[in-house]
Amino acid sequence: MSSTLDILGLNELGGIERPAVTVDVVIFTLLDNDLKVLLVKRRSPPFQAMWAIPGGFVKPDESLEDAVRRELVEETGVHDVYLEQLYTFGDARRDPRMRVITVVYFALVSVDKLDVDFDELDAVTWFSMYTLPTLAFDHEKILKYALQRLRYKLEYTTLGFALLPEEFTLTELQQAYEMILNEKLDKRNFRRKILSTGIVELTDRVRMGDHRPARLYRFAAAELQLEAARRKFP
Amino acid sequence: MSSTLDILGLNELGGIERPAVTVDVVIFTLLDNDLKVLLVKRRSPPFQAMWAIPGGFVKPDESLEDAVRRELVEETGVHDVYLEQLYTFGDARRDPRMRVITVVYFALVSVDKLDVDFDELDAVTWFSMYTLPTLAFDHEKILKYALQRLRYKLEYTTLGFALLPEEFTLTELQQAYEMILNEKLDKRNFRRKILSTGIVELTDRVRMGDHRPARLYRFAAAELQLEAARRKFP
DNA sequence: GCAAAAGTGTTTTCGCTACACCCATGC
DNA sequence: GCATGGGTGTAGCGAAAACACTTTTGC
Repeated sequence: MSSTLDILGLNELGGIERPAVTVDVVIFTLLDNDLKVLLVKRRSPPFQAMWAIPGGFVKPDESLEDAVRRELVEETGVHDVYLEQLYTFGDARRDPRMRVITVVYFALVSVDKLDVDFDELDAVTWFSMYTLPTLAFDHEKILKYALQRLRYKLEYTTLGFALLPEEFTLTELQQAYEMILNEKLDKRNFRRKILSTGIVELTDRVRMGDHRPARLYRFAAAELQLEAARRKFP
Repeated sequence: MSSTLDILGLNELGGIERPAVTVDVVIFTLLDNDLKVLLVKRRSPPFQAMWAIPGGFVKPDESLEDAVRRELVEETGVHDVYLEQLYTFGDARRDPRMRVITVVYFALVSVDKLDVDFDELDAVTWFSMYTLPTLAFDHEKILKYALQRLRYKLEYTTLGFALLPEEFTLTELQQAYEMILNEKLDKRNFRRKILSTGIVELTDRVRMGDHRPARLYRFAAAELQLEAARRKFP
């Protein structure tokens, strides 16, 4: 078997001792005034009955991102999401059974696109990022890293809009930022900054509540802006 | 064979159709007043005799980063480098022979740590990032992405110091930034900004040249600062 | 009419940018 | 003494932060 690989010049690719490769996906949404992440309960060992990030193996003919989108549809029924590669975790002993390298993505979905309503009996649930259960494998480390990346990119891109419904009030937008950054923001400064960028546009609709109605805005840019921050150095 | 995997509960890991996994590393250095990247000439098909980013397979018991450090020592003899995971490329047809997923890192080495001196006959050479040869596989895409990330992180971290020798003049530091960003910077503003951060400290040595001697500085922080940029949004 | 959330401006501070000349040395 | 790179300060502008009151609705 090894000699066949040698003849084909394939041994440089790792020969016969290949690690398994999976894709996992950290799915964020905003729900009940909180930043939530979707977790699934493991049905088999190791870490049986513990919560984990959804994931699965990559099929021979699909790209990594195709594999993640397939997983997303299976878990949430959602097609249209923001997706970004997060990191590849490959420590030799992260799975006790065997060598597994996992390419982790994170996804941002808005709650109005979720048609599925999980109940408590399901093995799939939204957890608050701020009150996580004990997690299988190295998934706690992965979630911490995902939150860090989300906060980080929120600061210099318009990626936060991917978590919001099509129409939203400025207060809802501010609350979204506050939930993710886990800090309070100044209302006037927030509104001035958002409006001065022209990133949102006013609709002619309002949201009625118990008090004064709030004007609804929509995201104005055709594409999410993922440009670089102004530089600090030098 | 498949049934054995089923019994062990391993089919969720991808069963028997595993892709090959390699690590590649984009090695940057500053040399001859230019930003250089280390490339190796391929000895076998496909893309025989074309230049490529160095890389190799991951051994069963080593982490991804360990594999990269091993490659780095093999190619450059350098142990002490800044290393960062760049991206994982996994399109189904990026290698014409078979499915190969590659985890790409980038490394920053300072020229004073390189003891190897390649000559033109060698199959390993430093190329200017601004005059690259035709590259094997999707390696041109990988290098472009690596340069983007390097520039990007240069702007809000102190990672640039990893490319410099222990002692350097402020002009050398500025030239390093200019080489990487490929733009001219204002001397007074550059020096004020660098000095105001306290990130460098004056030594009592000078570099003698043809003209007025230049004071030598050293990097003051114990660790590279890789913190976030001040936020643009919101 | 009152409770509650929506909406709105000004002032101060700080960092960024643009810009030109003297200094120390080798030859 | 002159050519060359080393080294320094200031003024103007724009973004960020701090901060409190009026408006509109439901009840």
